[in-house]
Amino acid sequence: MKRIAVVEDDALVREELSEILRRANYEVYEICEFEKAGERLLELSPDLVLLDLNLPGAGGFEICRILKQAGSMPVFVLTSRDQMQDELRALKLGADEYLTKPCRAERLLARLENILKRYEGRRNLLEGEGFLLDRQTYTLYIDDTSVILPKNQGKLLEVFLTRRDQLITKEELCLAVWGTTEFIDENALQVNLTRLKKTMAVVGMRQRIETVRGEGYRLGLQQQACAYVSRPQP
Amino acid sequence: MKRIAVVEDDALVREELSEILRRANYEVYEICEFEKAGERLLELSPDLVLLDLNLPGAGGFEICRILKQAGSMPVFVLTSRDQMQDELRALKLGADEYLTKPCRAERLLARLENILKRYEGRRNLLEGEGFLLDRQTYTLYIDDTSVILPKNQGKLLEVFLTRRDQLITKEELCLAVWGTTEFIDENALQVNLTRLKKTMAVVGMRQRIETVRGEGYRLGLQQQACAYVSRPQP
DNA sequence: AAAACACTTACAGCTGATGAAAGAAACTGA
DNA sequence: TCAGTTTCTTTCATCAGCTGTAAGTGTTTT
Repeated sequence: MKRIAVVEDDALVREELSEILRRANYEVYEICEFEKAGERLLELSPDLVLLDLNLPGAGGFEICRILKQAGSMPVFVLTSRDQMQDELRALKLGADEYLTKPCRAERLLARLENILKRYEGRRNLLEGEGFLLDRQTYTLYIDDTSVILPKNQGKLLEVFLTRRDQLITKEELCLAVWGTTEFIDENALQVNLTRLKKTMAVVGMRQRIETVRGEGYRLGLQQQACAYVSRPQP
Repeated sequence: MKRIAVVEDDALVREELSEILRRANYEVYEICEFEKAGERLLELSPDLVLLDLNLPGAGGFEICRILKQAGSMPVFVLTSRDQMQDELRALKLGADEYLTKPCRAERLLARLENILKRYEGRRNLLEGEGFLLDRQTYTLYIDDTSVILPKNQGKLLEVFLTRRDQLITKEELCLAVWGTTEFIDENALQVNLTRLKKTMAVVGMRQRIETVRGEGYRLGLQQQACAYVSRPQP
């Protein structure tokens, strides 16, 4: 049974929505602490979030942003704000649907089901810039092609993706790949990093693994090559 | 550059849509033979289909059905029919979006982009009942888990999925797996079929491979076990 | 019961992932 | 510039898992 979280401040509307969803055989979670909604939702990890925009506190946009940045949980915006601006903003933030209240139950349910269907098998997909990575099989999707990464390369890429733009130490990488900090074989890690780099280049990823000498590694976007950089003379 | 096919009989509207899309940097294909639209679209295989419902001939619903049955090409319905019935029907058929004309260009483009984003990496995904199969890597998605099938098992399952409910001869299966009808090693095929069956059972697929003695094989849904079936006495 | 067909299991060969080792390259500070 | 340190590359043997072969078991048909 699919689990749906409802984020809506009007108690009456919330109740009505929950009722509709329950009748349609969904497991419903009502979120009322709007300040911490983002965290709570990430922790709860429902199959879909039904989100109002006019909320006390941070507001629906912020929640949407948080959810969409973190992963690929579908967000269904249902609001009374019918400004085109709001719709565009929500969609740009990655919302999967935007409907205005009042809304017939049939339409709501049909669109909801649609989105859930679209997300089938996506729960374990990590989003990168321009690609997707399956956390279980380490299948990498990029530009309409897919490649299976060897397990070690997959684990490394996974770490880099879940802690984007952060510096990651060798110890942490070893821990992620071999599950232990005890015997850190720097060389084995090194070889696997080299292999991952090569794979990334071959499949055409724009990201590169940057080395921070003495500290660790970081995943960053490839700088555009510049023809006017001065070079040391030979 | 993403390729979009526009299926719309009103030449004026068609031109306008095309213009909007071209400005947004899409490659646009206009489809005018509405009778053969289904085939044409499958052959063209654009990244998205923008579909009107009021078409001469078979009509938009039929085209939608054909596209959605064949694979996972996103279908964006844009129509002047604003009956709730139509919307529900289109969505049930698997349409990814349903908007009514007239529609502001910004909204159209925002929703369109949204869908394209959702379909990233999905182009090679074959839909089965309750699971998905990646044609390139033979990664199988089922119930929020994913498994990589060995190449031969993947090829076999692929054949069964692309010719659903049809009987498939051993020759055809051999052709699909080894690319030749010359040396049909019945035994090798047999072994691989056994392995696929086992995998399917292990991951919990509801489909089973049925044997048609002397003819070939067919993929069918597992019958629900019935407690009241009479059994031969021991 | 015999023949034809379908299925299962065990095993050996092969491919591709992995880590060890050795050495090259790059960076650092004097 | 140079020595010391760190990072990177390449090669190679090992190992796991996929594959086809072979032999034997089960099932259906006549």
